[in-house]
Order: sequence, then C-alpha cells, then structure tokens
Amino acid sequence: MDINRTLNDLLVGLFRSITTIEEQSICTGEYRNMTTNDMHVIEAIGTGTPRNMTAVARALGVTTGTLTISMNSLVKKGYVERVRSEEDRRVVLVSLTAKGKRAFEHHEKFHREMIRHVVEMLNEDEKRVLEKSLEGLNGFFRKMQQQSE
Amino acid sequence: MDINRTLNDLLVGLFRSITTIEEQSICTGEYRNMTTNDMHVIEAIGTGTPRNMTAVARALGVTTGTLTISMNSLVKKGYVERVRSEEDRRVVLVSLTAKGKRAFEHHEKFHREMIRHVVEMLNEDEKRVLEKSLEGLNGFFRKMQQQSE
DNA sequence: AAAAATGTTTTGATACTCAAAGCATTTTCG
DNA sequence: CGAAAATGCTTTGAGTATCAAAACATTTTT
Repeated sequence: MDINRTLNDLLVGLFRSITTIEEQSICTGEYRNMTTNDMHVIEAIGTGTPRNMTAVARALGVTTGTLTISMNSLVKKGYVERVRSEEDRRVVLVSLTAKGKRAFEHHEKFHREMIRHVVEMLNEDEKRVLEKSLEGLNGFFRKMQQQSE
Repeated sequence: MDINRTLNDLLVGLFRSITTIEEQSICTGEYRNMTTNDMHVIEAIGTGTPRNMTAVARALGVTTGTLTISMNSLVKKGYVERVRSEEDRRVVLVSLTAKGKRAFEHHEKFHREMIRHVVEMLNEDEKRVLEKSLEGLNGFFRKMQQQSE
C-alpha cells in the first residue's frame, strides 16, 4: 500500500504549503497590513448584503467575542463597515468597504488560480473523479465532526 | 466552468474540516492539555536522534525565539527533553520523552486512519487521479513559493 | 411590567508570533 | 595568540488570536 504513504505525504505537504503560501501571496502589496485571519473574516462577510456578527462568527467557527476583536482591527484598517440595524437595535451589521471588496476579489483570484492550475492538468473524466473524491472526503469529515458533538 | 466553483468550495471546506477535526481528535484524553501547535512541534522533533533548535524551527517555519517559547511549555508538560550539547555548548538538543513519543504515535495514527478512510472509498483509478491532483497542487505551491523568494 | 431571551461588547487569561537585543560559545583571521 | 565576527539560543517588548464568562442594551415572552 505505497499509495497510502504517498497520499499522506502529499496531504501533509499540502497543508503546510497552503497556510504559508496563502499568507505570502495574499498579504502583500496593497494588502500588506492584512493578516490571514483578516482575510478569512473578509471572506466570511462576503460581498452580498450586510451580515450580523453571530452569523459571521458561526461561519468562521469562532465566538462572537473573538469576532468583535477581529472586527475592531478590520474597521480600523478600513476593510469593514459596522452599522447598527434599525429594525433590531441589538444587531450589528457588517459589510465590506470598497477596499474590503478589492481584498476579497484579490483572495478569490488566488483561489481561482490555484484551482485552474490543478484542473488544467486533468481531463473531464478525471475532473469528475476528483470532485467525487473530494465530496467523499468532505462527507467523511462531516460525519466525524457530528460524531464528536 | 461550474466544476471549478465546486472544486474550490470542496477544497476550502476540506481544509477547514481537516484543521478542526485534527485538533478535536488529537488533543483529547491523555493529551488533553496539548495544543495543535504542541502537536506540530512534537511532529517536527520526531522520534529519531535529538535535533537542535534551529533545525526544528526551520522545519516548522518559525523563528527560534518562537520555538523557545513553545519548548518551554512542552518541557513543562513533560513531552520534550532539553539537553545542552557537549560538543558545541551553544547548541541545545531537543528530543521526545516517552510521553512525547506516545503523543507522536497518537498523531501518526490519526493520519493513518484518515488516509485509510479516504483510500477505502476510492478505487484504483480514483486514487491515481487524487494523487495526480494533489501533486498538481503541490507543484502550484512550490512554484508560488519560488516566485516569492 | 417584570422576567427571559437575544445580540454584542468587554474583561481577564492564555497562547503564538515576530523582530530586535542580549548572552554564551565557537570560529576566523590579523 | 587574541580580538573580532559568527553562530545558537533565550529574553524582551509588542501585537494578534483565542475563549469563557460577565456586562450591557434591546427585544420578546409571560
């Protein structure tokens, strides 16, 4: 079962790479003062209609307390806008500023390039196989996660 | 090109799952007081002959200052042993204690299980496609890394 | 109207990170 | 040889990230 060894090494290597490279290639230039965490928060807020803190926190898997801290920094850096909801004044709605949207787009582009690079070397059948494998993996992990809850 | 979108979502989801599940399933039981970071340091030290701080720090991609802090905690928790080298008294050699080796083994087992589960649900062709895709990703990251150096 | 629930922020504590300064030891070279 | 440079590690100072629990404001329930 040598393929197991290979897959393991690949996955481990990939993990190390993704964290470091994503950081290196995203938090640069105009976005130099942005951390990886900032980027993930921006990604979770998205470019649609404003979202409240609880929803974003849940999407990120952190507490709202933690998210408040992140937002403080993002607002100060000019990526995010905070508005109290008029309908329910307990709620805080967050959304991306123009600068925040540019950063979002920058991140998306990184992802698209990454995918393009992988997909480029696969034919249609292989793409479908990859999709199926990844879905299987996702299912497995979802199951594990539910088990431990 | 809707498959690109799907693949991207799958990869992003997968990445999120793996980090949380790894944490949940490793830092438990006997290893409750261990952080993910602790685990990665233990992994980098390995079960072979003692290694010096600089080598371990480089393997982890952190500064030696950061590693010193991690080591303080790991030594206090009883996972790691620190010894000044006799040949070159500037050098500090770190190695896993018996408890540290058990933790290492526990982590390895998690990886093996994960891979086993993944591989189990793929046939030979699918395995090869997955391998090829992961290699593609690795290639992409290597290229990016070289660019930014 | 009082009590409970909800949404967010604040607080207090711990972990992780880096750059730069400091310390001890070894190597280099005049 | 002996001073200067280099090496290996730790400490320091500062910033970010994290959580649980307490505090606060507002809305909903009773």
